[in-house]
Amino acid sequence: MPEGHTLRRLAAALAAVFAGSHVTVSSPQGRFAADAAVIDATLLVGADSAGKHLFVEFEHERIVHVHLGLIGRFDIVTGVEEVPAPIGQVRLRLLASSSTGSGAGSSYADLRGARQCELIGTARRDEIVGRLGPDPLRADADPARAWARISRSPRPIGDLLMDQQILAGVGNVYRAEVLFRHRMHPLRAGRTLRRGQFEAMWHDLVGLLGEGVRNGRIDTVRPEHTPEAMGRAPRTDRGGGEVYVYRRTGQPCLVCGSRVRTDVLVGRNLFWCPRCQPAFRTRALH
DNA sequence: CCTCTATGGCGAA
DNA sequence: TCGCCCTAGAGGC
Repeated sequence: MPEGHTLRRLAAALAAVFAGSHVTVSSPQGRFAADAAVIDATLLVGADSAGKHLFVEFEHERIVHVHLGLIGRFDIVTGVEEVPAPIGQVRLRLLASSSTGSGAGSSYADLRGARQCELIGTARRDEIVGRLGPDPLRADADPARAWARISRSPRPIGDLLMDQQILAGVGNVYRAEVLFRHRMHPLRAGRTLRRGQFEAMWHDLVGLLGEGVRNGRIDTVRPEHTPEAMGRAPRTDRGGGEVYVYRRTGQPCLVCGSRVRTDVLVGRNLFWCPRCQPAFRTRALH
């Protein structure tokens, strides 16, 4: 679930549902109980995201900083007559009850499995955001900052793309997919890229992440490679969109038919097509 | 029941 | 580089 698009979508949804309301804040699981008590029944002002960080802002500049980590979820349920008791390990619950009896119902959001959930102020928020590289989803992002780092680095581009201090919001799926779409081998050193290649990838990420925000899932295949266009079965992974190489080890590449390869880079699974993303530049064939 | 995996990231060594 | 944190779902026995 959680790459940058998930957090941006979540921020928008939380703001739409809760902003302007005095929200009941609780921690059924208990781990956030003391902080929850501080902001309970106060005004929720808004929500924003930066990279994979989520900031839910309450009045008096009190901010709940959430990082979902690998397995966290923040599920929003709107318009229910009865608010159910929490199921499982709910660390944070936001609840807005309708005051009128016009049938609008109540809405709540449950946070589970997050790596981080803490109450902070604006200074700390600025510090967290300040450490992040440009986020393709933010209009104020400056890709030149990322290029300055990448163009000087001997590290593999597949590593650099996942480094949140260099480029914020890209995770393992977008990394694999954007490299495929640009026919770039994941182990190629950052400093060997041409500026135009980076700019094309950045532009592509802006579009792909934006589509992820709209769709709530990661889709990266071009129209000619969709299941409908190719007459193949759609991907069945839970919540997964249509992708070229991510988690398709051993399966035929949608473009050339080669078997998709996998390896581990900096502790994360890497996926690529050996023919579409050659390790070394090959001369054009005559 | 158990084990494994996961779209993250941290700190210790 | 490794272990560890967080949780849930899938699959094996």
